[in-house]
Amino acid sequence: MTLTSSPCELDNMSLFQDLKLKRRKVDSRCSSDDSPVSLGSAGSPLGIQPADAPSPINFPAPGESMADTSTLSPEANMPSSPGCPVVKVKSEYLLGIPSPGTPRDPLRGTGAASGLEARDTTCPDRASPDSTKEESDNSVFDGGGGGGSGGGGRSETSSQPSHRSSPSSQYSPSQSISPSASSTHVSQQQQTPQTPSLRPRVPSVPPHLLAHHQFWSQNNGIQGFATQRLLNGVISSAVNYGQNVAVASTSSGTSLSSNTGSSGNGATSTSTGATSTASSCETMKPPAQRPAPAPPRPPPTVIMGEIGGVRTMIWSAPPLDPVPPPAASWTTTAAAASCSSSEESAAQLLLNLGQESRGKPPSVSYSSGPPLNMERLWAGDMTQLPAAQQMQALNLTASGSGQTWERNGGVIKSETTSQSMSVAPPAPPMPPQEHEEDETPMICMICEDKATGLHYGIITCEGCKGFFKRTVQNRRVYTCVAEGGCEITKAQRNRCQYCRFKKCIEQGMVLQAVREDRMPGGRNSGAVYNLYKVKYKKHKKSNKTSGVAGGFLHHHKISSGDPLNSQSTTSHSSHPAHSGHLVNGTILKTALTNPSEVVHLRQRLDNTVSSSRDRSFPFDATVAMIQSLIDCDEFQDIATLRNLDELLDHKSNLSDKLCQIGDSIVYKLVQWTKRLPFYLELPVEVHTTLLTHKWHEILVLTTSAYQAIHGQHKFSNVGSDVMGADFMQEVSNNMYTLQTCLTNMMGRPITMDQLQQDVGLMVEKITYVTLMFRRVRLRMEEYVCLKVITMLSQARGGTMELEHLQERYMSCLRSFVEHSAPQQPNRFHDLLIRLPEVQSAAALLLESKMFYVPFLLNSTIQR
DNA sequence: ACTCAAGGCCAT
DNA sequence: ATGGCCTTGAGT
Repeated sequence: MTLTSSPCELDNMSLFQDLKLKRRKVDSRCSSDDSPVSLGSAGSPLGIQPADAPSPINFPAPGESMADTSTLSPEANMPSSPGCPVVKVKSEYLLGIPSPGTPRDPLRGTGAASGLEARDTTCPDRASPDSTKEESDNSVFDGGGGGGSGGGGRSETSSQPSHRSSPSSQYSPSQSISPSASSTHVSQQQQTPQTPSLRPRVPSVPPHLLAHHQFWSQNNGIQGFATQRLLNGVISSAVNYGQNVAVASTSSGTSLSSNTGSSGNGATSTSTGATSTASSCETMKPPAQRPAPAPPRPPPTVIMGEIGGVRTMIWSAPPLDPVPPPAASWTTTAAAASCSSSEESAAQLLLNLGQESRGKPPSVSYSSGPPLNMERLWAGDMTQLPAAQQMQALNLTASGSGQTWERNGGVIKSETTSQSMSVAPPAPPMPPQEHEEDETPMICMICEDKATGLHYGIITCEGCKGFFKRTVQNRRVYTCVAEGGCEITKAQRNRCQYCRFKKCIEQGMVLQAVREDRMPGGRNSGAVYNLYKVKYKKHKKSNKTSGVAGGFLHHHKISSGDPLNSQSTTSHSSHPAHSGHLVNGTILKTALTNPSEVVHLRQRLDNTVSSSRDRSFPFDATVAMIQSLIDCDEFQDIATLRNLDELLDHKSNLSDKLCQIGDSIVYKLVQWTKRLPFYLELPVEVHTTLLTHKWHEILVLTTSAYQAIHGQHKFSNVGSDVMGADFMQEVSNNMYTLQTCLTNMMGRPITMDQLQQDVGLMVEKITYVTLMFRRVRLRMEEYVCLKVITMLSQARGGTMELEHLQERYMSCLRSFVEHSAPQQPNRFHDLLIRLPEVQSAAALLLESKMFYVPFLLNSTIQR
């Protein structure tokens, strides 16, 4: 299974005037993506892997005729959406289904021989901040198919069992249930002659399950390529465009409940209805324009003030009549976190939600954005400014201090003054590229005249520079005789001062860069430059080019270096007003879809002026947030299998059934993601990345928590030793349950020994996590918080947005725990320290690739 | 010494 | 009022 992701930001550039530069940029990006970095696991339903990477799956040998959907190129699947992440999934592999051609060496699939030797799969610090992205990705998602070797320093290159030195070694598989040394396992490995024709690394399809599945895999081959298409559709369409999952899945010729429509060779079909997402990418239409309000007013007075540590001019005006904030702040620049948008604009925004191709900047031209009230602007209403300036003006921490991305890994580590694009003004038009720097003049971002450099934060011509300076210095108030949508070009720039200045603001010119003391020369302070989207700094050293375009280039090169960071950074650039208009949009949508969350969102806005980092979390907001998480969780549905009886019917095709489970897992995860209260606050690429990296942990957390909360407490008493007799009994019980289920599913008996070798370790570990949760009496409220916290944990590539989100739910969990269990002062901590165990179990689940196991166990709870 | 982004000057 | 050119001066 592969997931190939193309940066959605490609499309971001389409809105800007310099098409030539845009194309150049796109080409550059595309070429860089020709060899995508392996980010995923062949065994992960959402794993990412180069399309041309050696198949980590030990499925058909070359020449064998297994229909492999890896032949479905992203382009084939996503012809109309080059910027949309494309997912290629082998769901049968995800479920640990063997295939024809799989060597039947019964000892092959286990442990190190499963191609997992190059990682410490259970390393609990896998997601630690210190671990590098590549290391993490390879170690977690590389199914052993050839990528990932020679990874980080932790990599094991021998064929030692992967769990030999891992924390999970205490659960090492053995012939008996009781944890014992893995020496037997190792010795078997060593004694077993390897099949000569085998690839050096083989997948970890458990050997005995291979044998068990032999009958049907021989007879039926691998089916479920409709599943493949479905997964493509679900993820690329559902995750990205959020709206048409059901449509996508049904149009793909499959349904979630049945794969019967799929033929064994269905993979040859590349026409997936689910992938036709282009229609979903249609851009939003802005609401009708309102004339710029320009009531006659007394002249404002000037206050010499300090904003963000920068002495600057603040204009104060006589009290204004309540002026409605800009209509639905859907544009990237009208980032006002205003909650009082009119119902009309709210409705418009709601209509646009879902239609919006998230990841792209709104296709609103500069000339058709919301009105700009210049009087309010001079009165200090910074909400009309791009988010970055607002944040800085409000002295918030999210301003581009350079910390954001510097902390996200090494990609931007040298950019000490890098502006966080997450709060940056609208994405600029593409600067000239490096190789054509000399012959390509810079173009003014306002009027497209020849630019002379970076002025007040963006690349402009002398005319627009002077215009902006005079306007700010003289606090001019313009009006537009039309509807505020005048086109600003070199020829027409003087026809409408209002629209010209509005475009200056929208493009990110920084008011604070106009000096109140009119001191010529020198440099502005760092605080002012932090407001720039272009770095003020030593970019000339790193590029042969000098000058501002080099700065632009450098910045964009930053985002293209690391796929993850690329997604994060540039996708943020396409969502420059995260903290503003998305909050706005989130509130508007939540008001109708998830009212309980509105309390929290309103609170967020109310907290805007003061730093919210260390703010105590009001309990009512906590309850509301948690309830919204519970509402979107659909615990039982996501943790169990609906049609267990059908699955246990051995008369139906096993591979079909397992593919159904795979479909269901992915589908439910995607749907859960889309229901999350903060779904709209993050670019879709970020959601995809999060899910890609965290799905297995989410699965373990979900299924274990379900067992802990709803399972029969036959053998485990709260407070008992989790590793004691109760644990062993619970493991034994689960193994027996699993044996029964698999026997029924396959229609032939499975010995406990075989099962033990296949899934013993994983079952033990998952049972351990379950008992752990049961022991602490995990509550639903805590579970949903832990789930989100888990999802938002990114070892690397995380953004400040993610960090803040996670902090939000950390605070939420802490608040809840403090109120609900005041007698347990350490409960919050006790809950969080369970997460490494979840990770450890998830790693084993990933290794086994038999993701249906915990679901089977959960589903039997009800029986 | 050089860069470059501020403000200033002044012809238009 | 505009905008091309000049001056300035902190940062490199």
